[in-house]
Order: sequence, then C-alpha cells, then structure tokens
Amino acid sequence: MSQLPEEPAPPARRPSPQPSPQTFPARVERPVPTSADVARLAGVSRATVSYVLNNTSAVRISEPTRRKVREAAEELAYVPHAAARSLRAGHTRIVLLPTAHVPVGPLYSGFLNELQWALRRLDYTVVQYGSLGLDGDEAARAWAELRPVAVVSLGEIALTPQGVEILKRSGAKAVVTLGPQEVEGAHALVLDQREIGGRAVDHLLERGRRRIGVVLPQEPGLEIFSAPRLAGARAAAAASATGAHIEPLPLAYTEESAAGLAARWDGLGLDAVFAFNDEHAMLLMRALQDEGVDIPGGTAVIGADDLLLGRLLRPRLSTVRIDLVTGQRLAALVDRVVRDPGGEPERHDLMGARAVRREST
Amino acid sequence: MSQLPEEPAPPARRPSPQPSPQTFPARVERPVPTSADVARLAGVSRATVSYVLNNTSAVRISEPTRRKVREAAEELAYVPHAAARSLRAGHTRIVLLPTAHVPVGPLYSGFLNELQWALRRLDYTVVQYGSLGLDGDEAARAWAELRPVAVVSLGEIALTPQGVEILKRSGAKAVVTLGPQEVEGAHALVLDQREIGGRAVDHLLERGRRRIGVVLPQEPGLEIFSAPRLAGARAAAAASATGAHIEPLPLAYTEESAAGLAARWDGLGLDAVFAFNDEHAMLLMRALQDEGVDIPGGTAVIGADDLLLGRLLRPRLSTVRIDLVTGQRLAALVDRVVRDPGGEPERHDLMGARAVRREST
DNA sequence: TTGAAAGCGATACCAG
DNA sequence: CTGGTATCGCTTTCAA
Repeated sequence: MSQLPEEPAPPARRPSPQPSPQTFPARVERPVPTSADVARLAGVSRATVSYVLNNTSAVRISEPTRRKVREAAEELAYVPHAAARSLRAGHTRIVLLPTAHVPVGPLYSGFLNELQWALRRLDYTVVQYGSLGLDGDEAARAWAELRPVAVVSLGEIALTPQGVEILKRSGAKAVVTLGPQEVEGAHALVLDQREIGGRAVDHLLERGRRRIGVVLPQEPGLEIFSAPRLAGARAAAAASATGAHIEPLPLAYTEESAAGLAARWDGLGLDAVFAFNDEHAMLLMRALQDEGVDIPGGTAVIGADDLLLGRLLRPRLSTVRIDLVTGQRLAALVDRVVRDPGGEPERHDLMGARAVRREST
Repeated sequence: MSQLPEEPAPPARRPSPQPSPQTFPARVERPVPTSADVARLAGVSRATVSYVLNNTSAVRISEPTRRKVREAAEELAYVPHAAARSLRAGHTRIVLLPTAHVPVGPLYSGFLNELQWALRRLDYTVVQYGSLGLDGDEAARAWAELRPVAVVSLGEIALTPQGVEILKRSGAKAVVTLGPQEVEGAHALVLDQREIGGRAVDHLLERGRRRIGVVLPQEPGLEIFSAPRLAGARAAAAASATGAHIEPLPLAYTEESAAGLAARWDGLGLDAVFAFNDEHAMLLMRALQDEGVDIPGGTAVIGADDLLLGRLLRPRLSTVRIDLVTGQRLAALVDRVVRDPGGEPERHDLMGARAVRREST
C-alpha cells in the first residue's frame, strides 16, 4: 500500500476547527453530510452510494446493499449537492425565468404556474430569477453564471442580441423570448401584443366608431405591452380604410389621472376608447360616468383580459379575451429545443385574441 | 520533473469528441470558456485570473497584467461558473423564495419585488423556486439541493419542522417563514393574518353590527390566509363581549357562486360581511345589490387590501388596509440572521392592519 | 458486484 | 507579484 494521495491520515476528514473541549454556543455547527459520509456509514464506497441513490440501471447492486445505503442516507438526512452534481455532469437542468416586475393578473400568473408545473414534470428545475434593476447584458451575465440549460424570458427585461449570445456561449441550449419583441439570435417564441390592440379596434370599427382613444398606462414596465398594442390598433385602423383616427391617451393608474382625462373628454371628440386592459377600463369608465359621459351611447369602452370584475360593472365591460398558449405546450417546446438545439430560431405565434362584446360597446 | 499526476500530456485539454474534418452541423458546439481559457489567452496562471476578476485585495497585481486578463475575459465572453465557485467556497449566497401559487395582488407582488431588490443589494442571489405540487418535505429536500444560505417561505407551502431541520442540516443559516403559521425550529418571522379578520370585525362591531358573515374563498391555496382571518374574526367577536355571531360563508370566485349566496341572503339574517378581500367583496356586493339588498343599510360589506378598484364602486368599498413590512426591512433581517445564526428563533409581527371606512359600512 | 480514482471549474493557500 | 496545486462533492469509467 504505497502512498495514496487520498485518505491522508487519521484526523478523520474535516480538521474540525479546534475540537478543544471549550464551551461552545449550544448550537453545534454540524458539517453537512456528503455522499462520502453515507458511504462510510453504510460501509460501502462512494460509487456504490451514487449508483443506489440514482437508481443507475447500468450496474446491478444487491438488494441488501441498496437497503443499507438508503438507510444510511435517511439517517444522515443526506441531500445531494446540486452544484457538485452539475459541475460533474457538465450541464444543469435549470430553466431560468427572469422576472422583474412580477406580472399582474390571473391570466399571466396562471400561465406561469402551469409552465412551472409542466417543466418540473419534464424534470427541469424551474428557477425564477429576480432581475429588477439589472440592465440587459448585466442581467444576461448574472443568469449565465447559473449555467441554465434554457432561459425563458417573459419579456420584462430587454434581452439584447448580445445577451442572447452570452447565454448561448455559456451553454444555454434554448433562449426563448416570450413577449412582444423578437430578439435576434434567440430561439424565439412570440406573443404578439399587437393582436390585442388590433382586435379591440376591429371591434370598435364594426360598432361604427371612428375616433378611437388608446390608453397608454404610465406605469414603468408596461410600455413593452402598451406600445405594441397601440401599434396594433393603428395598423387595424389603417387596414380598415375607414379613415378612422387613433388617439394615444396617457393615463396613470390613479383616480386623479382618470378624473383629469375625463374632464377634458368632450374636447377630445372621441367616440370610443380601448383602455389597455380591464383594470384601466374600470378606472376610466368610472371617471367618465362621474363626468356624465354616456356609455356606450356617447363613448364605447373596451378593455382586455376578460377579468371577472369587468362583468360586474354596469354597463358590463366589453373586453378582448386573450388565449395564452398553455404552459404545457410551451414547456414541450422548450424541451424540444433543448434536446435538439440545432434548428434555426423559430417564431411561433402563441396567442390568440378576440373581442368579447358585453354592454359597454 | 518527476511524474506529476496533473497535466498528463499534449492533447490540449478537452479531448474533443472526434476532431475529424467531417462536415458538422453549421452550429459548432463551442466549449464554454473557463478561467483556464482566460489564463491561457492572457498568458498568466488561473490563480492570477481569479485574483484579477475578483478584485482580491490580499494580493497586488500589476496594472498591465490586470488589463491583459480583463481583455482576455472580455474576448472570450467569460462568465464564471456559479456552481464551481460555490462548491469551492463551501456555501452559496442564494436566498430561496419558494412559490407555489403565484400570489395575486399588487400589495404582495410589490412586496416581493422590494424584497428581491433589497436582497440583491446585499449581494444575495434571489431565486424563486416553483414548488407547486410538492409536499412539504419533498419540497424542502429539493430546495436543500441548491444549498441556499437562507430560505424565505412565503407560507404557501406547508413547511414542517422536519423540513426546517432538513434545510438547516444542508447548511441554511436562516429559515424564515413569512406567513400565518409559525413553524417549529424556523428562525421565524410572522405575518399574522388574524389581525386582518380582527380589524374587520372590530370595525363592523363599532358600526353596530352583530351578525357577521366571513367569506371563505374556495380556491386552493387560499385556506392558509382565510383560516387565520376567520380565527381573528372569531377572536375579535369573543373579545368584544357583545355576543356577536360569526358565520363562515364559503364562496367560490364565480358569479354563480355569488348569486347563490345572495339568493339565500335573507335567510341568513346577517347584517354585515367581511369578504376576505376587495375582489371577493366586489363580487359579493354586486350579487347582493342585484338581489335588492341595501348596502350598507341592510348589510355592511368590508373587504381587505385597499385596492383602487374598491374606491370606484358605489357605494365605495370599506376595506382593511394592510401595511406589510417593507421588503427592505425583511431583507435586513434575513441578512442579520445569516451573519449571526446563533440566536434563538425569533418571532416578529411584521404586519399592521387597520380598517378604512368608506361607504359600504 | 464493488472499489479506486480522475476530473468538472474556481479559489486560496504557500512557494518562489 | 505570480504560479503551482489541493480541494470542494459528485459521477463514471476502468479494474479487480
């Protein structure tokens, strides 16, 4: 038995910092158990522990050994070290979902839940990474440190082509943007917010309206939604060849802002408004009603998202219902791209939008 | 130069899988650059690279060398490998926030954003871990694999004492529950949801009401909020010695459910209702109004969360305003516990609640 | 069927 | 001031 570099000598393993019999604070700093500890307790090698705990099918381990290992792991409350594992494996199963402003609305959060659930079923580790206040490339670098196998950007952080490149060079197999803007190089899925503005305006045009306001929320983080919705509204107006006019209407989400807008409503000469979403619609509609504007007689109002609350208003709020891709379908797509990263970036339209007429239009 | 176990022989480093000049798919599988690649390009050792990129103050590196290293890192788009780093360091800076049902409401999500932002300023990596569908200990084990330095459980996942133990044994310095229930062993911060029910009922009692309904939403995941709110309501009624009666009212978040409840309203003989939150209040209030119930004459209605939308109703909705701890304060607390994990589990009341009277009570 | 050992990438000692 | 090297925990050949 010549000098083996491993297992140097008796001093157990960790040369515990001064095992002198001093009085220590009650809470003993127990070292975190490793697979080596499990191996020692079970009286087998680390390799065997790994085989057993991972149910490796390539090797056959006797049932008594398996049991010993499992019991030892149980007793020590052993939990494998994800970092060590992925370091060795050369890749992770992390799907990173950057978030900045936590998106509001049951639609969005329901979608998020579904996506997480579906990805976990496919054995990915879903990690939401709060990136509020990071700019594009900074954020990309931070994400890349975790070596995610895929990044699904919900479009709240402006992902740049360089950012995508950073992620891909760090090993990400799939970079997916899910939002209004397409990013060069990203294996991209696209939710085209323009659809929403388009369907709203189409509906208003059908109802005979020609001077249409489009609410632009002033809250930070919402521009990436509102800008394309406005663009879609404009496009629909132009395509209709009715000569319809589109008027952008900045509006903060406060009673004062809504009251201010309502006060100068008559001067605007609008006969309809697409209010960005149902919540802004409710706010504006109340202000208009308080100002004596007849809805839908004088002004038609339409929101978006089809919230339950809109149905409770009088008149009931017309809306644009958004059919988001199911989280399950998106998860499957991510999985496919991860398994076969060779393909060209794809563009999918994953959102349907259609107007739902109630009473306010 | 005797046989060194390292650096075996010329074949560069990675024995690239068949570097034969076959035609490969256009996308070349570039290996992810490591600090060794940076070192080679800069003509220095890996140690030097590490010193430069981490601005290690213990050693002094010449400015030209620093520049060379930085340029090499830039050129290769080098991003450090978080797993390798934390493996070596023996700990991470990950603060794990488990999420299940993404919490609804601007209050909650605003708080979450603030917390994330504040923790990142303290140099933690904030990771939200989607845990929908995992049970307590399963979840704890999954979280522990990431070796987070702290876990802040928002209370959506039932964290058990065993779960806390697992996390602590895996190296978590701080396990913090932020929610209604206290968990044994957790260094715990507590948001006492009972406050909310209590303040609502106090307010209704002051207004002379004695038979008070308390709405219990039927949506999964909300019980952990609704149960303590009901308990708080009961406690407040008992404490008041008015002999007031508390009546639990199951209600799903649908128009049908609300209409059903409203239809049998008279039979219930209630003169007030605490509707869990503003959204449920809006739903129920509309149904009651459609049924001809006078608000607040016949029945007083109070919600919670102080949403803007409640102010738009007629009558304007009374509510319980919740003052959540600021994310910044919670972040500071987490940081303190991480730095000095010795202390006993603490219990903090981090939530204030007070009724805001508008017109519906 | 089990064990020894190499090595993933980054860091921090200790020598030079 | 810079470089060699042991090490973190785990998986996976290769040998026995």
